[in-house]
Amino acid sequence: MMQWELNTEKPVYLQLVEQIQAKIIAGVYKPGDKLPSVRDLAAQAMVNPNTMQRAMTELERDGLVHTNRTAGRFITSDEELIRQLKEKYITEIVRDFLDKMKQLGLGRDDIISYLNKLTENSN
Amino acid sequence: MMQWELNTEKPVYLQLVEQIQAKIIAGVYKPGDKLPSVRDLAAQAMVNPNTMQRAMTELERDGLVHTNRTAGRFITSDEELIRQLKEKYITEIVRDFLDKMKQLGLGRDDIISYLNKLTENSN
DNA sequence: ACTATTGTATTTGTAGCTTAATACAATAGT
DNA sequence: ACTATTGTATTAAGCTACAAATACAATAGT
Repeated sequence: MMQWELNTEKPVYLQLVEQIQAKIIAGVYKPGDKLPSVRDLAAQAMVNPNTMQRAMTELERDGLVHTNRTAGRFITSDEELIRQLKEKYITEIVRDFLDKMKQLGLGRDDIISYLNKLTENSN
Repeated sequence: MMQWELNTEKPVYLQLVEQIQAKIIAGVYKPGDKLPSVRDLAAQAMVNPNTMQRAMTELERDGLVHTNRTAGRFITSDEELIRQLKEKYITEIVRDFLDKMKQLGLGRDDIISYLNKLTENSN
């Protein structure tokens, strides 16, 4: 059972994709794991089955999940692929972050400083 | 003259808001500066005047710019307000970043590691 | 006073997303 | 072989946000 966090700032199907991707990268969904059916997932997320289906199509396009017709859907067993995705995804997030900070005129030291300040009471 | 970077991943007017905000925060646009007219700005950004107008409306809602009917628009002279915005905006960006990394199962050390890796050849 | 320039308001078009309702297709499990 | 369960495809409809086109309003500058 997975908890879903959906807002209105972005298309729902994209949020679904991102959250599943994150679970795969973080190892919550492990290689080879079976996913619930589209209908079940949709019901959990309180979303139309078509929307969930669309998210699945995206994930399949990237090879992260595959389907055995009526047997259901599974997380890929290709751990190398997952590793690559992880690297790519993280790099993208960090790059975006650094770009934004740079745009605000902040340099490396400023960034470290803010990170320290905001991670004091977490982790 | 300002260079604009627009993509299709987000509403254009929001991108405009963010980029102008960034310029204000970074001090490129200074307190009291006069802005070009909506039409000129729109032309520069190759955007419909209404879209630029909408961005301006947002900025005004936050008090970052104000307008003197036909005299034009000006950046606020309230430096304290700008400072506050800067703090709030940066905090938001850093928080979002940290949340994303956490969702991927990465801790503080991982984050530092990635930052070091990706800032080696910049700055 | 005129007028060009400014901001503003209103209306219309449009594209993408979401939901919905069904129908079809394949096969695992019995 | 049957059948329930799975994924998939199709069509339609409505909604919302955004963008575009146009007209209006105010006034600074002359």
